[in-house]
Amino acid sequence: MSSPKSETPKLNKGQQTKALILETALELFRERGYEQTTMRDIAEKANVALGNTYYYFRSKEHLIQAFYHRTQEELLAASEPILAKERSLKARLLGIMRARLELIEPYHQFAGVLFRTAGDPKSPLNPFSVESLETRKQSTATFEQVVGGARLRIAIPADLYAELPNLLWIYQMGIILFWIHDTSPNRIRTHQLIEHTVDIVAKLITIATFPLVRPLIKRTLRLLATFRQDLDNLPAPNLDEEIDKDELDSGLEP
Amino acid sequence: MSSPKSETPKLNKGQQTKALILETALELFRERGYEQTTMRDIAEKANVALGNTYYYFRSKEHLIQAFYHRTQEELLAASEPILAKERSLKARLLGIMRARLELIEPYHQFAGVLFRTAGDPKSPLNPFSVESLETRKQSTATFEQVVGGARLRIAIPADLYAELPNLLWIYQMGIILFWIHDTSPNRIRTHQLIEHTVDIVAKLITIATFPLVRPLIKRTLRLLATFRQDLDNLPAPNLDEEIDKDELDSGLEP
DNA sequence: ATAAATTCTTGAACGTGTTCAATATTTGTG
DNA sequence: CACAAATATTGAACACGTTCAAGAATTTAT
Repeated sequence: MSSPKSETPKLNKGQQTKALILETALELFRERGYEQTTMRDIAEKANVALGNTYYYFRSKEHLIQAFYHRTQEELLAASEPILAKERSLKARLLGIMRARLELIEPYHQFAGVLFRTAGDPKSPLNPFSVESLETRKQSTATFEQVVGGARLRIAIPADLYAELPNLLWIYQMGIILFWIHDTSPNRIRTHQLIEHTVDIVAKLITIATFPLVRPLIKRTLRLLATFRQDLDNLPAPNLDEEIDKDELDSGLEP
Repeated sequence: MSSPKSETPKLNKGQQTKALILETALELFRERGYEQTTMRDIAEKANVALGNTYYYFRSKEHLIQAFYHRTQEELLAASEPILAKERSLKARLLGIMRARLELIEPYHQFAGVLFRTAGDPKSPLNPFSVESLETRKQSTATFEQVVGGARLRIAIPADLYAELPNLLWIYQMGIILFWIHDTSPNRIRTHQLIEHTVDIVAKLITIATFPLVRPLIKRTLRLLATFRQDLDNLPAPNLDEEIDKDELDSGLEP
């Protein structure tokens, strides 16, 4: 029985089996969908015992997590040339979003499973969970590079700069959620959406620096920073002491 | 065997059984949680056969859907006095959001299951699905009342007015997602978040009418309207003909 | 080279969501 | 009221995710 990962030496037997199970699973998920692929299918095709799959992967859903990790690493690699080449914030963000879509496209049939745990506070797979913090940080780090390495005509205030990676991460999650539902040829709708929203996001960043709206933005960013600390597993400060509601934005009552 | 819904006459046998199963399920979900409650538990406690539960509810998850429907109806009832009393947009929205939180509070332990299908385009339970359109419309109708019945100092442009109910619906979904993760006493964190974000939302509405940002807002709203038609199961217009990217917001490059 | 320790593999069994043919009960009609 | 049609109920069985004790294989230590 030849090893399917013969181009990657130094794997012991267990690591080889783990990779085989994962490759087999992803292949079957791609072909048939997540629900239609059973663990028995995977074990059979990989020529291992059913229980063996659970030695390496805690659950069927953990197999999906592995796919996400993989695309995360691939995005890191793919983002280097983009960020080296592009200068404007818009082009950088657009490049990254397009790369993201390309990398996840083969998994369209089952990528939605990623969202299954979003409503389960106890699941380690939950994108908002502490356990997912590492992965989330990798993602936001890329967005920090998008912004930090851009040649700008405006100065982004420090408080906005601090929150942008996370805001862009949420933006990305929204786009992925849309993409999951997108059945148009070549995901044309999602690409169109990105074209427009990247432009809008860039302009909103400019608007957020305007003096007229600055107090409200400051306040909003403070709020976001506070609640982000929940997400990043930091101690939560007392909200009411941190944010004063009746600041200089009181003339904006609708 | 006395009927548990004796105060609601005119139910035939089937309807009585359906109600009994649902009540039993929701009770057990509340006590033990969704995952820990099996369909066998429900059938046994309701004194019906296991297979009978499937005669009335297509799946375990459909039981959750019924809870959502119920809170939707309860919110309709609860929103009347609030909307009759409050005049300002802020107070109205705050009232509705608070009412929403109160109504769903008993179900905190299992409300997250609602989000499980958000990533499954094929699931009829998906909040974004065509099948959920009716429910969604009820929800957005409430938000339309929030805005439409408010006494305002500004004139909300028609395009913004048309999109606000859906935007507020998405806002609400975000708040509920946060609430699901909120373990603070009496959901104080979520209440604090609402206090602040309702105020911010109100002010953002004002800002959206400013001439300086108006072109960008118009464009964004057109984009939203286009993609909302996907959601509302309407024919999708050709995006590129509907929205001109290089309009009067071109001075906003960051 | 051999023994000990560790890791990997296995398949029977379990729990739980779901199905469905057979039967019982209810409803509607003359 | 009787009977036919429609609806409701049932429990055995199935499918599939998961578990785990026993045994095999691999790795490590001497």
